[in-house]
Amino acid sequence: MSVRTRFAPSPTGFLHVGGLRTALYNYLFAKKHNGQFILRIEDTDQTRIVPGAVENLIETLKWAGIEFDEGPFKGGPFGPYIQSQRLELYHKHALELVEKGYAYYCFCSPERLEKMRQEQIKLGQPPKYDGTCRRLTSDEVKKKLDEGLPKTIRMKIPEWGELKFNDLIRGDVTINFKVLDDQILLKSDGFPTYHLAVVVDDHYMKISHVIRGEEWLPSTPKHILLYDYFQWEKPYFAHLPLLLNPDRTKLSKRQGDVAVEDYRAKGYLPEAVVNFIALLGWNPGDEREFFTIDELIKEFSLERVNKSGAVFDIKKLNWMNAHYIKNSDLDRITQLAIPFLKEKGYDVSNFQKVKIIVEAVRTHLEYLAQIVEHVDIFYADDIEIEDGEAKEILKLDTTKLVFEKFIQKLQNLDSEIDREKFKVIAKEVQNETGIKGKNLFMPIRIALTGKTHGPELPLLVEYFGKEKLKQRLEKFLKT
RNA sequence: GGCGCGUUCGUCUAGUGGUCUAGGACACCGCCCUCUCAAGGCGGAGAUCGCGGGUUCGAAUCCCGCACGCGCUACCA
Repeated sequence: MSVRTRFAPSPTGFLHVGGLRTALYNYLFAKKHNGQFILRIEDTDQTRIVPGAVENLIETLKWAGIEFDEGPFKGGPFGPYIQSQRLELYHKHALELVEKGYAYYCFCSPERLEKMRQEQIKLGQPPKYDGTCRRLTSDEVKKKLDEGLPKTIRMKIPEWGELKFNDLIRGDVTINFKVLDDQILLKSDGFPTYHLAVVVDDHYMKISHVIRGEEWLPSTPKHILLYDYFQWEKPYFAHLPLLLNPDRTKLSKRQGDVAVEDYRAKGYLPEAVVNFIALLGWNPGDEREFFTIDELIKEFSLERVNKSGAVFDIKKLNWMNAHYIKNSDLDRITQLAIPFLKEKGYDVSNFQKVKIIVEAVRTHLEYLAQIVEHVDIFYADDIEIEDGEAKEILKLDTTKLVFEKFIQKLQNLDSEIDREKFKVIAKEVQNETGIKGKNLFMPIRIALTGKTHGPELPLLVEYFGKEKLKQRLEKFLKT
């Protein structure tokens, strides 16, 4: 059997990190088994649709490196991949169930249903449809149909017995029919509910493995029943544990960012987000932690997915993102950092110069947006000497000597200075003056930045260049 | 309320009856490196494996009960 998985979000907003993980696991599993990964849009709730959400979803998946084989705009053999464009299919199948006696028309108004539910809750009973329309005679149904009353189609749940199914992650799960409601399959607006649409689509799109969030576990028996009613072959099911807030409730806004694009906007790298999220609920079985998406494909297996929810720990994401910022190609990181500098009004016209800045400060960054907190020393026209140690060091006799020697060396230098030349000069000054270590370097640092700490000195010197360095040293020699 | 699922350091996790006096990672602390701050290297602290009963020579690992958490219980997905 060929493996086909799908990610089936509702276009109700932005891609949630939990959704990204679901998409990722589906993608990894499909690719691991040389199968296809399908994107399907579940827009059956017309009241919740957000314009532009589909494009946004696709763009964000692309950013994360998750490419789908079939889906909206891209097409494929089993399209369309947007549920609102498949209404006829759902109608046909809902009607088929009615004809076979597995479903029935329901004419109950939402108001009556809501009132009934409230009363049941008040009485401490489980809220459940009372079966009024299930007991309608065919004549009564025909009459109401002819009257053109608003109607839905509900599936019949057996009145007794239980359903056992196997979940690839959780093992055997048993649910008693008694607790299942006669689920509405087709709403009065003609749209299907999730339960009908998901089964019909997964069947026709030949989905082999349904990998989705744990919140769907309790309704899986309804889906299985539907497969049986249609006499369709069932897919395998795998229900993923939830992603949680630090307080262990279901991951939500308000306790931090949950939209993938928020992370993207802050300068988190896609490979870091993917790597981090892959490890939330799955592990390779050994102690490796860094994986490219191709390595994840190679290593992934549903057997190694955990059963319990995982807290989304931003600190660990930060650490992982910092790792990728430090170790990725410098040109690329510079390119990605430029928009953040630009936004703050910093001059980024000289790529080589910006690159030195990024190289100098990248070890301090958890995410790229933080870069602006570290670059003022590179752009300041006038430097101000910090109070305390910095001023003390400038008063030292050795400092004067170091400055004089350095200026002399710089004057003799017939080319621009770079980090290597700086090291050579520093060594020469050390040999000629006997001044070394802190007394040698700290004065230069202070003259250049006004501060006692900051990025590596050779990089600072290379950034500022010979003339600027000379100027600043001379300035402090005079005072 | 009912049903389902879950429960190993603060967090992510390893662990499938004896090698567990429970391993790794983040965060935290210390040391080293170093002109500084980071990064990096090394080390430390941190979990009586939710609780209570069993089974067994032996249980984090198997069974039962309880507690707690979460999810579902919509003409939302």
